[in-house]
Amino acid sequence: MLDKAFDPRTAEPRLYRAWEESGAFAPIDDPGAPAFSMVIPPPNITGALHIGHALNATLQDVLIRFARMRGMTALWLPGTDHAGIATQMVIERQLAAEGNQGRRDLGREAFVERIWRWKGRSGGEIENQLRRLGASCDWSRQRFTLDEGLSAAVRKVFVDLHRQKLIYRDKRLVNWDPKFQTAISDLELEQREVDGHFWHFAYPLEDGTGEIVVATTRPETMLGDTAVAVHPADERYKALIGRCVRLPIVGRPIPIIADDYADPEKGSGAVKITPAHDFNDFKVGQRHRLPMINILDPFARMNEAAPPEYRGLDRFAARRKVVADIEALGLLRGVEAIRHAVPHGDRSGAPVEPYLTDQWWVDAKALAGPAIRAVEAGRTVFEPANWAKTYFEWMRNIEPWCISRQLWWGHRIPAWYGPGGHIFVAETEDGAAALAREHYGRDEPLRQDEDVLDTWFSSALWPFSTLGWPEKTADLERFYPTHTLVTGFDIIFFWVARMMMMGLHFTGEVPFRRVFINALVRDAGGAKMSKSKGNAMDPLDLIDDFGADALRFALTSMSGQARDIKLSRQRIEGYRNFATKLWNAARFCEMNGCVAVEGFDPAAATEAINRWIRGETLKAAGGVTQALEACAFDDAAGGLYRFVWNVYCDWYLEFAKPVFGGADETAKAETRAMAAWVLGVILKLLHPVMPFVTEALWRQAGARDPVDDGLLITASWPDLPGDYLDEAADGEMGWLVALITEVRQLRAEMGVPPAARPSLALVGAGPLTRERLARHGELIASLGRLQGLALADVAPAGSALFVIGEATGALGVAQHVDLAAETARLAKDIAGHAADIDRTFRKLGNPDFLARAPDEVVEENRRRLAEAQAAKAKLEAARARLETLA
RNA sequence: GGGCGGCUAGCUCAGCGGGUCAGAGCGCCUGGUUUACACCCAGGAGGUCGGGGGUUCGAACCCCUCGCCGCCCA
Repeated sequence: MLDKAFDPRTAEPRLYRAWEESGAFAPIDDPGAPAFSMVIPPPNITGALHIGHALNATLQDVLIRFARMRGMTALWLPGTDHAGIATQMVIERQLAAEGNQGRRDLGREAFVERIWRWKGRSGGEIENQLRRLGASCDWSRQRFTLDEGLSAAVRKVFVDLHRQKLIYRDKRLVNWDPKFQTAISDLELEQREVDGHFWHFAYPLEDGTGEIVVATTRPETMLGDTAVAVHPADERYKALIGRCVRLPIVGRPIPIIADDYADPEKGSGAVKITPAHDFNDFKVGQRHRLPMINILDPFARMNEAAPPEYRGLDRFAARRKVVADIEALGLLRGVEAIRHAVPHGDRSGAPVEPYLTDQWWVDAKALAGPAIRAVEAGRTVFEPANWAKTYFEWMRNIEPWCISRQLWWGHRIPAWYGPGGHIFVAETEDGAAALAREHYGRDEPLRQDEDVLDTWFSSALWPFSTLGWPEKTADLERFYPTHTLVTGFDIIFFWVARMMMMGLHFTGEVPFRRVFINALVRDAGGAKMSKSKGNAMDPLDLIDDFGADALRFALTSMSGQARDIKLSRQRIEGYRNFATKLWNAARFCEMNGCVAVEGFDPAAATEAINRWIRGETLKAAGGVTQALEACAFDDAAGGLYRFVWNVYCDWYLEFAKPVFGGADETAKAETRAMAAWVLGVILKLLHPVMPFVTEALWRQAGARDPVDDGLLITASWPDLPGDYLDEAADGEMGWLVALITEVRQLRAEMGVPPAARPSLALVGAGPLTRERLARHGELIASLGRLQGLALADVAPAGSALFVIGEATGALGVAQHVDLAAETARLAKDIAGHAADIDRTFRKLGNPDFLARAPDEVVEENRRRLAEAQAAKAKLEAARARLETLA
């Protein structure tokens, strides 16, 4: 006997262990089975499972379980990335907390070794948390971006791209994070609105004949100014072009140049140019061959290029001093308070500086072409399709990708420097030495590049490096390209785009055929969840409180086309209730001896309720299958919810009760078998979304299909024959439901006490209705709480009347009838029909409608009119009778 | 400034190849010890589908415009 309710806390770990031990997570060996593969978007090893991961992993798990049950050789490959900056941060924070020195004092080797130690102990905790969620990844194939195999792939890709001139070293401006002293990519910036100022400085003309005013939000950069630009067409300054101003504080003469970049509408129309510290100015500087004076050190302090009294000052201290000095010189022409966007490092939170350094770059533009065409041609499709626009937008305007990072944790760049600054790029040190020997004609000492690669560089290889590339492994052969990638929209640039570029370049194939972009989970008020706001929901807490199935169902049912999911505990609670409902349905089946019968053929059922539920089950299974194929997760979940609760529980099991309590043993046996069969199908259909409770019931309840005698996780997906549909049974059950609903509504409206058992008479029933009434008398009586069903020529006195098909129902409620209330009720019903008739009549009276609307629409309206008129006539007759009684 | 979304019952949302499409869940109200379930059952109230205009025989659904609200990229 099943317990009163499902207990997720005790059951989930047990069930997960059973799956894992059964080997079900690994793809099956059947060479004939079609492959379905996904790689997990690797969470970073410092991370803890947040609700976004929970959503992402749930959807992937739904897909992989679905594929597995359909007999595919299904692989969901898990793993983590090494998260260069984030991980170094963790360890550096530890060092600081222990009162130890920084990483530079510790030394590279010791520092990296310490990270590995940390990773061994507490890295990758997120993988265990995924298990709590029920994620059925193949843990035997788990990968980490710094694994030897993946690192070899990284080196090969770097060397190949370098040989193809798609990776190069260049001195350019980068986004410099002064806190971590490393370059970061554009994508790792976060624009933050901050309060700042526009300072207006006067730069005196060198010859003392006047001044030119420029404005800046970063006064300290003026120490590196090498020009002032004005628009060539700006009449105010035309005469000054080619002359010089003397840069205040510094004393350096700098030219006034003409460049379109200066906007005459903005401020004074003149703009200071600091090529080494501003991206726009850099371009101006290149056009005019201006000197590039770097005034900052890696910590964003003033360096020796600044005047002596500034050297060593932090950039913000320097900013204050510049303003003070300018003011003291009498050159401050104004200060405006403004609010403006300032780029910050997304990890460090520090304002980022444009900074001139030597870095390694990927020619992303060259790689983007094939990646764009692949999506244009539909070789990879986005779902929802609109996200392709975001992808195209970025890809078509892509900038060179800075891939070197001044960090220690990551893939060290496979480039070695020899005497004279020659660079040798090779997969190994020996390889580099060989190249050097060839170059110099003898062995020379080489020094490897100190930097590591951007974490996303290795992540970009993830779909194929995890499968063994560049080796031609069996996994690569079988599972690449992967089928679907599920990820968040914020990752399209970081990852999807780069995987597309690398995948196509190195394998000639797209890395995945479909990209499903999952929504962003927000709190119930619509705000983005974050730890700092304190509105984050911890998925593990939610699992503790409601069970993993409830959380999964909530996330699945909210995953439609929308970009946001507003998650509330209440919603999850609702799906916990759904799981309980399912549990109780199974319990009911168990109590009534519903056990799957070997060899039971639903097609052979004779009872109307059984022929009907068989068809409903077919429809539900078809709907869920279609929805899951199309990533219409919300449709799948919604369809299952309605089928289980509103069809199977609310009607079918209610219909079954009188059968189980009756004397017809044949009907009883058939209904028992059918109830068990449907439950079995339900468990299968529901399993991808609610794996735990369904697996538990599969084991314990009697619904387990004798053919699928193992675990539910590897049971076969229902593929039901179309002839399970039985239109006669559908019509009959539809009629029955309508009749019972009418009776219930009338009872409620008339205030018939629950215990009272009125009689029901049908007036004007045709042969089919008579037949149905005879067949389902007991059912109607039981579900309508009636006593005595009859056919009549006229409605008995004291009845409340309603229309059911061609017949009129007369509910014997004499003692409860309030004549006035009943008259009012009928009047309301009649008015409803009258309005409908009026609308339809007018429509049919419109010659344009008749001429232009399709025939079936016209026919539909005619039918509707006739039905409404008939119903109205019956109700009017009822009202007339009522009036004679009064 | 460019782009993408959204605005449908008190709340969260579905419906958008135009013709029973005005729906669901939650909340609310009224009943309820019906032999699975009160994490339940039965019934009910509640919306001129953001405003305006247009196309059409017919528009929540297509077009234009305005208004808010998000997000992304400059």
